[in-house]
Amino acid sequence: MASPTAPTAPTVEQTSACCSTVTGGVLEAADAERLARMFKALGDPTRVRLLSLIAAQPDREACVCDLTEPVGLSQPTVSHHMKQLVEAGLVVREQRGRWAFYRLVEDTLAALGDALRP
Amino acid sequence: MASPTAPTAPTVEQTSACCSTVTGGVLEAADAERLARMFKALGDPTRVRLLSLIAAQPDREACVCDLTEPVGLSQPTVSHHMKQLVEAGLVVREQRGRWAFYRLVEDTLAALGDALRP
DNA sequence: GTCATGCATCGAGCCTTGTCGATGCATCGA
DNA sequence: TCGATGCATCGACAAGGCTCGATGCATGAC
Repeated sequence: MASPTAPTAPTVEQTSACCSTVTGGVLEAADAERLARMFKALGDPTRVRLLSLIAAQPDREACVCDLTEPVGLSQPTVSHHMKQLVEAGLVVREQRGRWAFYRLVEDTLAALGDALRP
Repeated sequence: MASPTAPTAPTVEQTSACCSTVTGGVLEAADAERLARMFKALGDPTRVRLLSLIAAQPDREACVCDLTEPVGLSQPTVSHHMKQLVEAGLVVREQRGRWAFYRLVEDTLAALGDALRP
């Protein structure tokens, strides 16, 4: 059946995404690296737009074919950016038939936002 | 004259750091670029640590000489990273005598964090 | 079985970035 | 005035990132 669900567990350990903040004291090198890896994924305007495009879809998910035209880049380039976002743990990928659907990992995004708050 | 003030206006327009969020709808290209520029500054583990080191100082400000040894990099490299953070609007620089003091722009950091919340 | 479709990967080209030592420029103390 | 100090800038190098066209690999339609 074309069951459109299957939530697919997040692929990244979000062990302690809760407890280390940028402004709350000296960060261990490992924590700084973990945070920087996620921020770096957000450090490209195309990827920021891709996230906002996914969030704006009716079902809050999108396939690559939905994304190439809005950002005005080739399909391989969009695939490349989506891979970066998945590896950063900000997005999850789910294959359904011929299509690959991407969804935001809202908890990770929110935790990342919290890391910037006092 | 050794006037110890001259607060040095922030170099980045923070026009609407309040109203555009990543998950709240499709971002304009300009908004995506503005956000990405700040996130990119956070996309290096050294810079994340520098921010946390400044936040952990007694007066919440630090000179370069306070930062080189903790991060284990040369003084020119630390100066380079601090310049990136200033240009991103996440930090302000103030010259006092021979020393250059850096302070976090907590409002901008908080607004950036809010941009990741639903 | 055959063909079309959606996507990932590959290889290449070009530009950006992180790092360093050397140097220059103020400021302060003697 | 002279030397020392704190910092920024310069030039150079290696490494990494963004982009593309070409290609490969599944899946689904006929």
